[in-house]
Amino acid sequence: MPTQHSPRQNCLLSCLPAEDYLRIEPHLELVEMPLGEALYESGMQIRHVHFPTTAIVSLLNVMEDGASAEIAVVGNEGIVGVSLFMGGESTLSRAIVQSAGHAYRMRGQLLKDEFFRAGPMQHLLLRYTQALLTQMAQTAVCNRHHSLDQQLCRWLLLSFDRLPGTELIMTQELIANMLGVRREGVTEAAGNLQRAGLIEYRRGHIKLIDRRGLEDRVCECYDVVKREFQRLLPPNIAK
Amino acid sequence: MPTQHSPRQNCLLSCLPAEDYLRIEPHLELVEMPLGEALYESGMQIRHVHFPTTAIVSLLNVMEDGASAEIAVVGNEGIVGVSLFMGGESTLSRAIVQSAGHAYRMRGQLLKDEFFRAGPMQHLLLRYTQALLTQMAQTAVCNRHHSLDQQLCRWLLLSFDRLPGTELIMTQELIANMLGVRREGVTEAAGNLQRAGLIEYRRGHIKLIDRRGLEDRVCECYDVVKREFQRLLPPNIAK
DNA sequence: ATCGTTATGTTCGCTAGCGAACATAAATCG
DNA sequence: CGATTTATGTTCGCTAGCGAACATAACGAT
Repeated sequence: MPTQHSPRQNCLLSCLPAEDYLRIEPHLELVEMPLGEALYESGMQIRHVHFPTTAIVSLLNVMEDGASAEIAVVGNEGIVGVSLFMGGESTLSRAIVQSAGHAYRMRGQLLKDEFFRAGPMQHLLLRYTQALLTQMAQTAVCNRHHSLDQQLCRWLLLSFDRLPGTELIMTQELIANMLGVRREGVTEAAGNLQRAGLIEYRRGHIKLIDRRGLEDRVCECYDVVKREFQRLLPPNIAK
Repeated sequence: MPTQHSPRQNCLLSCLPAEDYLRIEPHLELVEMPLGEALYESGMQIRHVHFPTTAIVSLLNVMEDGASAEIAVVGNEGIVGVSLFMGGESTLSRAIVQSAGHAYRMRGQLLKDEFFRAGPMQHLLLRYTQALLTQMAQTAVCNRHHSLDQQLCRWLLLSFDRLPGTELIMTQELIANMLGVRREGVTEAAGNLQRAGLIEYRRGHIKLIDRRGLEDRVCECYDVVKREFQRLLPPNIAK
């Protein structure tokens, strides 16, 4: 796409006062994020952080036997690589591009320098990290108590919130990986939503038809997280 | 107990260089933490942070219908109230005393001041927060994929790691709340462990008999989190 | 010692989701 | 265009954990 790209499409970056933004802008590099690319693997040292603009990234925890579960989603409201400034330099989770698009990346060291200036960027990043914490906590409870149908609704809404359009490119197999369930389970749950006229899909393309319908069906977890993002982050299109 | 108390029993505090420690020491107030006390409820503004010494605190997410699940445990290796310096002033989770004991508390504002001095305390707190993130993420995956038996082992080991002795005062009902499962399920799982000679209990008292046995039975999640704590935090008895 | 309370043990039928095996259909590639 | 790959649909039996109802036993207060 020859569309106009700008770092300001990312909420965190767009929240920065001009002075701070201009200082880091020269160090932002536009990168393409193809579906399925791993920004980092478990335990790997993180060299860059990424500010998604149109891409969506999924944070997954993977276990020894290959079983996995998504613990959070990051779109243009956030940043991938918080463990860099938190001090760990690496995480045990895996960051996978869940929806192709673009992001701006920045060298880890530069972000750290910026963070330790203790200016607006630090405050933003800390607040964002807390929002991420909330998202993870709520995901954990949702995993425990809610039905696959509800979780799928939550997942779809989270994704569509972070997408420009109404079409998501994603196979059921991948969704199953993210949710940590069987592919067949997703087929069934998605079938339910399709029959109810809420979504429509063909082989790897999911189209949002009736957002209200999804919102009626989803568990409280979706709203809880959304409200907390709005509370913690400046009222851009946050999340 | 007329035992000698000292803030240095808390790992984070004991990691501080003398200079930083002495500055905050006068503001630390020893408090007793009775079983079941709520340090804060969902959404409440946090006035104090707590550095547990002998107490253990459980962070729970509670849902509208009352269902809940533990997302992390904090003992003398950590601090309760990270959202204070993260910028949110409140969390959606609930902090409950899971094992009675003591903690030192400090006024929120003072901790924030200390945090924003950008000294050793800030680094420690950030690294601890990342460890907490890891714990939450792993808990989420564990919830999804592991059996109740394994989760109970994990929970017991996490608790005993944070206790001075080998006896834990805790009913099965409470454990069920934490794990987000039925009480009957815990009865059964605990029965298995008892029959295998790993623990022993009578009405609200669980005694650790065979730690190795538990370690053999627990899922990987326990070790994963433990190692990450050791990596991130100075090698005190960390977790 | 006795009573009431509260923790634990046990049972029964039920359901969501699992694991495996397979059928079909849609895209892709030569 | 047909052939291969890959995504989706469907079935079957199975198991862990649920929800409810109840029995028993340990403790604590009087």
